[in-house]
Order: sequence, then structure tokens, then C-alpha cells
Amino acid sequence: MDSTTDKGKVCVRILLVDDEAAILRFLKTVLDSEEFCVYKAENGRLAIAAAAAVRPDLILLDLGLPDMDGIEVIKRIREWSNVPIIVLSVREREEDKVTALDAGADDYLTKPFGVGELLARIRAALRHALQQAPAPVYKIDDLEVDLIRRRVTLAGVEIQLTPTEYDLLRLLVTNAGKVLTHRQILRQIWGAGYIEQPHVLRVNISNLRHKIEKDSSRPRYIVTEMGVGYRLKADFPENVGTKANG
Amino acid sequence: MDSTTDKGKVCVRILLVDDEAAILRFLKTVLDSEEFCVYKAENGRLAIAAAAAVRPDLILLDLGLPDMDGIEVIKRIREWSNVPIIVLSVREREEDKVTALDAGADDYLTKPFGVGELLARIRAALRHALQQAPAPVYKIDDLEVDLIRRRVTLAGVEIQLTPTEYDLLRLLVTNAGKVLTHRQILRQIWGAGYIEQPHVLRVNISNLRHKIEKDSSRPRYIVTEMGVGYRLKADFPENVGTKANG
DNA sequence: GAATGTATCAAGAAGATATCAAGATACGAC
DNA sequence: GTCGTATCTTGATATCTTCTTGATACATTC
Repeated sequence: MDSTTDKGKVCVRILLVDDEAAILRFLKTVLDSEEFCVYKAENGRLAIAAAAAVRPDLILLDLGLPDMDGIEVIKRIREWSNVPIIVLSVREREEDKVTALDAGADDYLTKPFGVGELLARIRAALRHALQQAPAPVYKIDDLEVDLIRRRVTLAGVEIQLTPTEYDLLRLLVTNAGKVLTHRQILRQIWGAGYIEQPHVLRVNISNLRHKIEKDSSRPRYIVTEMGVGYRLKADFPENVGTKANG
Repeated sequence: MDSTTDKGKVCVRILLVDDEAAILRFLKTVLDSEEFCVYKAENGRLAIAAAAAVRPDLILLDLGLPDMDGIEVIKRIREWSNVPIIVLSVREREEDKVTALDAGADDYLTKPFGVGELLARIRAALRHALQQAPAPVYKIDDLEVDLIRRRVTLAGVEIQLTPTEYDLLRLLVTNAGKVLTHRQILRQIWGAGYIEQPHVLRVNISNLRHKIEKDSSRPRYIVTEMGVGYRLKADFPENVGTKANG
């Protein structure tokens, strides 16, 4: 269920769109070895659906698709997304390149192309995307947690947290609204060996409260669920988690 | 600085870097007819100077320059600017393309190319540029870092930094506000082989602090993020990379 | 009011960071 | 080429933060 909580392990997702199985296989091998997460689509309809579902960081698109023209795919995706799209095509007429680029493609490679050049162009395209990365900020009343910048502010004032305290708060924040049992938290933060030692958790919750709660004896954010665990109050249950339904 | 919107007349500035007069003339004609404002440079030194002075919205760069290699020009400009750079070159070896793209070029066209394709790729590159507006000089409190002139001043007094110290500060400055992990910094400055040696980083941070901090034991600029890395304090509390526009 | 679970405080241990200084290396001047 | 300077690297040590643990006070439930 919580696939997103893998200790900050990030994987750049690439959506591969091509109808030739051989090319798909070949490219998947190449991209896998570069530690990309590869998703595949064999036609335009699936490509558009996958772009919406997977939310890839980059799309490699062949123009010759069985069900619809690649240009149309670009236009449809551009209606709602700025994900980098690199076109891979056998069409080498200048007119085709111009049409694809003006439809919203970011780059255009003519087959056959070198693997090295493809990877370099992927890196270049990803550079662009990184610069406009939106920072998901969790906000509950006066409390703001910026997971990318690793910063916590209370009414605009920055709060200094120790590494463990930050990990703990991050776990609570990414599960805002849900109750986390002692055992769940202990396993996630301290490891399976600490499941039977709730004391260390209580001490850290206490320290954390003293830093983010105005009156730590009457906590507004970190609520104790007697006999069960802890829960972070969620103000915007629908808005908070940027990951759509996990 | 002179903005792009002088008296309502919007002019996209393009810097043309090539040593062949014929090509310069030809491209200027093409670009003029598209209502671009064209600036020219005939060698690498002039190109870097013009990039700083003119602040073009896009650079078309030939790799074969008389005074220095085009790759070097890309790297030097990338130290302080994210302006889109499209390489135009006769070199069609894959290795050349990869080197240029990884040095920071946004696109690579092999001569001879079609004018239509060039214009389409210019339009695509300009689309990206709309979202990013980098700060050429970083300023916070008394500290000023001029990435163009490679100069650091503290309350107006120039500070002498070693090459490593400058690289380190530049990395922090271009990511002001964000936390950079030890590993990120080590990989960027010293290379992947040093990722497991945080000592060299600590020594250099210490030296840097002694030069730019008044009280190095209570740093105002370079903040330690315990257990994580370092962060340069940003004067904007909010997102730094979002379209500052002058 | 007793039993169970929870919160707080404080001190030693463990770990991470900062600093100093000496040897090694690279670079420019002569 | 040799010297002198600046820079980089490496090692040892000092300083500080954070973690862990134990004792004790508080709260809730029955």
C-alpha cells in the first residue's frame, strides 16, 4: 500500500510508446540499465491513458502508431501536461520534424539513432523538467512541511528538527489523518528490532511536540490514540497527498 | 537591466556564435525575417562576454571556434545561466553530440540543416525558457556572488576564494534554499569516487566559512543540516527558481 | 484508588561535525 | 630546470549534537 515510503528512493519514470515489440524490448533493456523505471504503451490510446495514469517524467514516442497519428498523441497530452516528449521516428522529412516540434514535442530523433545520443538527449530533457519541479508542501494550520527542501515551519518560523524527529514527522505527514500504530512507526523508523520498545517512540514524540505544538500538553497536530498509536491531524484530507490513490 | 519588453515592442534576442562570416550573414537574414533581434559573436571569448552583456533569450553556437572549443563555451555560460543553447556543428560523431548535450547544450543540429527545422527547434527551446529565470548575481545580506564575473564580495570587499571553494559556493548559490546532501555535493565537485569521503567536504566548508562568515562558529549563510548536508540561506523564503523576472 | 498506559526530564554514551596543522601536489616566475 | 607560493589532501583532535536509557510524574480506565 505505501509504496511511496521507500526511504526516499526515487525512480525516474519513462513511458515508451512504440508498436514494434522488438524496439520496445531493446529500449527497455537500455533504459533499465540506466536505472529508469520503464512503462510501455503500444498504441496512441494506451499512450494517452498511461501518460495520465503513470505520470511519467519523460515520454519516448514513435510517430507511426496503429490507431492514431503520433502528432495527435502529442497534442492530446499537451492539453494538460508539460512532460518532456522525445519523438523517435523513421520519418526524416523536415516537414514532419517541424510539425512534431510545433505540436509540442521537445526533441526529434530520426531512426536509426545511437543509444548514446538518445540517452544524452533524455538527460538534457530531464534537466529542463527538474528546473520547474513543483514542491509539494504539506500544510496543516500553521504547520508547513516541505519534503523536498526538508524544512519545517510553524507560522512562517523555521523549526529545527533532529534527523529522527524529521523522519518521524515525515512519516506522520505522509499518512496525515490515518492512525499509525506504535509498531508500524517503530518498524519504519527504528527497524524491526525496536518493535517491543515503545519508550524511544514516546520520547521522540514528546520532543517533537515541544517543538511544533504551542501547548504540548494539549496537542493540536500530533494526536494520541490511546492504546493504538498516533495520528497527525489532517486539514485538507483530499488535497494533502499529491499521490493519487497510491 | 533592459528587459525584453521595451516600449511594448517584444523582441526575442538570439546570440549567433560562428566564425564563418557567410553563415553569420545567412542566419541573420533568416532570423531577422522572423522578427528576432540578432546579436553576433565570432569567437568563444566574445560569445561569453556577449552572453553576459546582451542576456540573449537563446544562443546558436558553432562548436568550431578559433580561440577555444565550443564545449568550453557551453560550460562557462552554464556556470551562471540557463539560457537555451542550440549547437550547430559539422561534427556528426555521436560522441560529439553526447559531450555537447552533457555539457549543458539543449539541442544539437548537424550541418547542413533545414531552416524550417532550425526555426522549429528554436521555438521548442524558447518554450522551455519561458518557465525559467535564473538570477545572475546572488545577494543576501552582505554577501554577493557574481556568477558572471566569478567574484565574491562581502560588504563590498572582494573575497579571494580558491577554485574548489568557488565551485562549492557556486553549487550552493545555484541551489540556494535547498538542502544539498553530502553525497550530492561530493559527486558534483569531487566526482563519484569521493562520495564516501565527507571529510574533504567538511574541511572546505570550514575554510569557506572562515572567509565569508563573520563568526564561523555561528554561520549566517552556510547552514549545516545535521545528518543530511548543507544549505545556503536564501533571501526568498519561497521558491527561488520560479520566474523572478528582473 | 489501583492498574495500565502515556508524558516528561535529565545524564551518559554514541555519533557527527568543526578545526587545526602537516605533508603532498600543482602551478607560475625566474 | 629550480624555487617559491598557493592549493589540495590527509590525519589527529576538539567540540558539539543527537540518541538512548532510566527514573519519575501524569493521565485514563475500570
